[in-house]
Amino acid sequence: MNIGDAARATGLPAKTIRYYEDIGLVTPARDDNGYRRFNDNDLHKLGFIGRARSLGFTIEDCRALLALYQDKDRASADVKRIAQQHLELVDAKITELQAMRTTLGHLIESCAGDHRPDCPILADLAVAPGKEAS
Amino acid sequence: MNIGDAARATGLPAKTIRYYEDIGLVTPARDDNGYRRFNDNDLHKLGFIGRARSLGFTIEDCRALLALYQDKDRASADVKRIAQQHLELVDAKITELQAMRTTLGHLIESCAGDHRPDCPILADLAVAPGKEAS
DNA sequence: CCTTGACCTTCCAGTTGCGGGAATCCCCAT
DNA sequence: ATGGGGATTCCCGCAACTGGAAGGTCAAGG
Repeated sequence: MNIGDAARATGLPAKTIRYYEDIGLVTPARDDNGYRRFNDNDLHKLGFIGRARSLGFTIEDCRALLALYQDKDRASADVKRIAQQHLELVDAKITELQAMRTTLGHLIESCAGDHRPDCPILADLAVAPGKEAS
Repeated sequence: MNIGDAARATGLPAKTIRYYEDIGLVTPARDDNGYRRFNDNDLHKLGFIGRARSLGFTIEDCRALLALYQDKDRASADVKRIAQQHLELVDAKITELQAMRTTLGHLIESCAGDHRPDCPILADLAVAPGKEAS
């Protein structure tokens, strides 16, 4: 199975798969012509990585998770810890974005959005002493 | 006022201020010795940028907002449009992160997190046909 | 006068996770 | 032979900085 087929099978772009090989996440065999040859195990790993990435795990998290996945003597606590740390990061990000969202929402509401130059959004950015929600 | 003072006054790292000059967001004067000299207007701009950045606006958004801020004939609608587009991006990001959060939360809940190797998190990443929440 | 230390300068490299594109090679069909 | 659709490597670019090296400047203290 060549890289194009692997890409179609996993839903990952071929470029991404090459990158994953570069950084040592997968190690497909090579045909005599130099083409990468992907077996079921490679595909499985790529799928694993793709799903972990879609949950927002970093590449290094993926590397650790894959190692644990392949370690039959792992402790599930090790996996859980990685996931929990990641969850905390996600939560922090959500909180930060929601704060932005709130402020942005207030500013947008307060702006007429017409042809006149008066704009509370700019006024707030110009000074912003913390009184955006009156 | 040298860059260190400007950094303390605005809360931005000196490196960041130099970067903003590099990309043309601010253009402080120079002393004879080559040191940057920041006046009130420069500080004002830096504060403006800092606040816009803290609301998640991109550098290019900041550039546009700054230009509108300095254009006395602007229409507030132009500002509002930028803010609204940004708000939509923020909302999309929040939605995406919340989806991750939900899945992660289910996975973590279902994992014992002890010394044994059985781990639903890894099992899900290994196959994940869309049945993470039973 | 010299040194020390805190500034400041420029430039270069690295971060994250790829994507774009060039130049070249390979394979199969006509 | 030639065309088209693969595949390969390599290098640059993105966003928005951050870190570090190598060196210039300045004021204070001995």
